[in-house]
Amino acid sequence: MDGRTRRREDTRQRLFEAAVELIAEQGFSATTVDDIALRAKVAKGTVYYNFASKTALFEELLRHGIGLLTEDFRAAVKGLPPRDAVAALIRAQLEYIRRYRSFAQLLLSEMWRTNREWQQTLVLLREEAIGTIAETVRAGVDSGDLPADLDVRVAASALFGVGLVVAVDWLVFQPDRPIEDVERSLLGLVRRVA
Amino acid sequence: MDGRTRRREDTRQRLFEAAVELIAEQGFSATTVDDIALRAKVAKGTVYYNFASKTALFEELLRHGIGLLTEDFRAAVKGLPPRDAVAALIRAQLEYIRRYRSFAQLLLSEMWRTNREWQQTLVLLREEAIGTIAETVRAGVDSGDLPADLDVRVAASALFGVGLVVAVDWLVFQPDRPIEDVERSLLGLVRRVA
Amino acid sequence: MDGRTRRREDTRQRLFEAAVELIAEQGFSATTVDDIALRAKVAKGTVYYNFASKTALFEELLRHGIGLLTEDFRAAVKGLPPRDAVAALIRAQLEYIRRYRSFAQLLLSEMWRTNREWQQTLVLLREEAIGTIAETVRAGVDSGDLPADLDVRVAASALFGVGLVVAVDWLVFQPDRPIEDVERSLLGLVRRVA
Amino acid sequence: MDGRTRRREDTRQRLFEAAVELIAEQGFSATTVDDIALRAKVAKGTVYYNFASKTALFEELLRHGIGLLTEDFRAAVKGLPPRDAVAALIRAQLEYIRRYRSFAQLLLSEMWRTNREWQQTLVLLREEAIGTIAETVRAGVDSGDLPADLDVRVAASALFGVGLVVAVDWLVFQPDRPIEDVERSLLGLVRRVA
DNA sequence: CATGAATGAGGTTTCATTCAT
DNA sequence: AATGAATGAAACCTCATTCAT
Repeated sequence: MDGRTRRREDTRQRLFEAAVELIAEQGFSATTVDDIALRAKVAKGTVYYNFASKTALFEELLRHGIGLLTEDFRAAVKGLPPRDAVAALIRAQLEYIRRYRSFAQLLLSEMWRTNREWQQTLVLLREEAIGTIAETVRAGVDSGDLPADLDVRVAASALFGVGLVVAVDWLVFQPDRPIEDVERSLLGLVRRVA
Repeated sequence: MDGRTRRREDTRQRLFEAAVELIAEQGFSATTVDDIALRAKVAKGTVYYNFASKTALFEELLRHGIGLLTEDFRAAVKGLPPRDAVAALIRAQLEYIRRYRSFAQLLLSEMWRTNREWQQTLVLLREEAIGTIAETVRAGVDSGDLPADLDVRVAASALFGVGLVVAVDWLVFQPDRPIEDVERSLLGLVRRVA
Repeated sequence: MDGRTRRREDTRQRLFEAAVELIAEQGFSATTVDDIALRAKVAKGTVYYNFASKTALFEELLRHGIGLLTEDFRAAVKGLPPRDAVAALIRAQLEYIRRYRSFAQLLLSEMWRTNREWQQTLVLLREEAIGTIAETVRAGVDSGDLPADLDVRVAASALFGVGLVVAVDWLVFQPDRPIEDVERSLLGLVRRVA
Repeated sequence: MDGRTRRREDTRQRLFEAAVELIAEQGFSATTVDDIALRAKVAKGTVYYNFASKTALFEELLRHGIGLLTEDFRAAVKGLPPRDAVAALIRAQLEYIRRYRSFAQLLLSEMWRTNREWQQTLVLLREEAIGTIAETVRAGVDSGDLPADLDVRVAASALFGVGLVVAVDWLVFQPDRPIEDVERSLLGLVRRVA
């Protein structure tokens, strides 16, 4: 990676961070390219030098963010027996949300909308993340650790949604509460599944 | 109520309905006043004759919608013993979300944002709705029906959030699944509380 | 004049007064029909019941106001010898401006504009008022009381303009100064003519 | 000043010129941003790229225009004895009004309004311009060239107002009359002061 | 690789006018 | 004789995008 490429990567990273924070706070439409450039401390033209459009920036952002989450999920369950694996997923999700708080907030706001440009992208990415959870749940059902009548996909999306909303609620409205607390509540909540 | 007042009320109602659907689908900023007027079948000027601004329309919408929800909560728990009361709240929330699907979707998208104009309004309204749940939970703790170490406000906001996300997920991604199913899942999920 | 007619006249008078004040303060374009109705304490529709349009209301206003001024001018000079007549005109103008302060302010703001709808009306009305002054000045020149080389129309419009600007400046910026003072200054100023 | 800055300055200057002419003819409210952009031969967005709002453009215009006038006043009286100084001020004002006819017309229309957004700005700027005249008049009183009982501020604002109204009346209604003529009339009018 | 002035389509808002009551 | 809800043209303003530097 030469000097130019490094500089460029750095600029792109700064733009991602600026965009994710602003969109989490205000939403995609309410966030302007001017805002993003200002917070990233670059000129407006630089945004367009690095991304084809505001929407493209956002889509790359989504892909990037959910990619990281999926990786974390994969890493968390590797080699664990089913029951432990579900608990590990919850811990991983919480860790992730704490680390990328803005991205989580943004997901919570965008994930259940309909009729948006990037809807299709989002559904696909959702499948990817929830799919990882579903695999783990299915393994649990197959091994008899989880009830045989459990609807795997339903359970997986419920797990994902509940984790997201409880964790974001925690970060937004009760940021002083220790994460272990939240983890305990969540594990308690999903006992039937986990 | 004379003819004029009735006509005006009717117009406002139509505007509420149009706005709630569009904002649920696309978000506040992406929804234009033109869209709203078109769907409500009134002229654009009529929106401004009835509401001071797009934001004011939205704030009144929030107040109206959450007001209804709070009323439903109050009616649902009236006279019930604690354990039944929590289950009744969940049923009421589901009923409400099914009936006002768009409003619920909109709440899910806006409730955990920060830095929006109506943020303050929303926090207050949230307090109102969650406060109603909290009263019921507290009664359960006091009567010994619920664990003594339960953090009442935390439990209340978790209940609210979980119900919202599970129900909206159901309506958006698995609309064919019967509501009883969803209710059973939810009651299962929150067994520790309910 | 029956009851209905009286009521109607009263409404029109109230609308004139409201309009003149608002237009003096803010100008014609910046004054809305809503403003006028509000200050006159009638409904908006009533403005249109009494006047064909906002512009028509304003034109009638101009005609009415300048008509009164011209009458005052005529009455003031009646039977006076030239030198006294000019002084009487100045006094009459000051009296008028004090009495109809808003109308004077409005005239000062509109009289030297170009390119407005009512421009033609205004030029005509201006001719009428300045014409009265001109007659008096001409009589003074003819009788030898005023210099023979005086350009009558120029002197007349200068007299009118100077009176207007000095008197309005007085009312707006030094309302506590007694009118006799202003009159003395004005007579001093225009000594060469008067 | 680099190329970009120059281009921007040029655009701002063109906008000032377009705005001043249109507002002089029609008034602030009746002049649209579209008109201004059209006359300045830029896109509408460019107006907003260079000025925060239509009002802000107008306020900067006022500041700019009255700044120039005040400079001219200062330059005109420099080093002159009191009597000559007052005559020089009148000449300077006439020169200025002839050169910036539209701005003068605009001032005449706006200066004696009340209740407009930029009222406060205008009062301050008026103070600045009239203050310069007042200094000269005071010097004349102190040196005994002007009557000891003259109210300095009153005389200064009368001088300013009279000059403005006579000169604008000249430009609007008798543009063919030579300026020397007007200057002579004005000096005649204000003989008591000058 | 980056910049920032300029653009114009499209958004929000205002307001003179109409009309059913 | 008066009202006020509704209208839509036209105003102000925003903002994603382009492009010359």
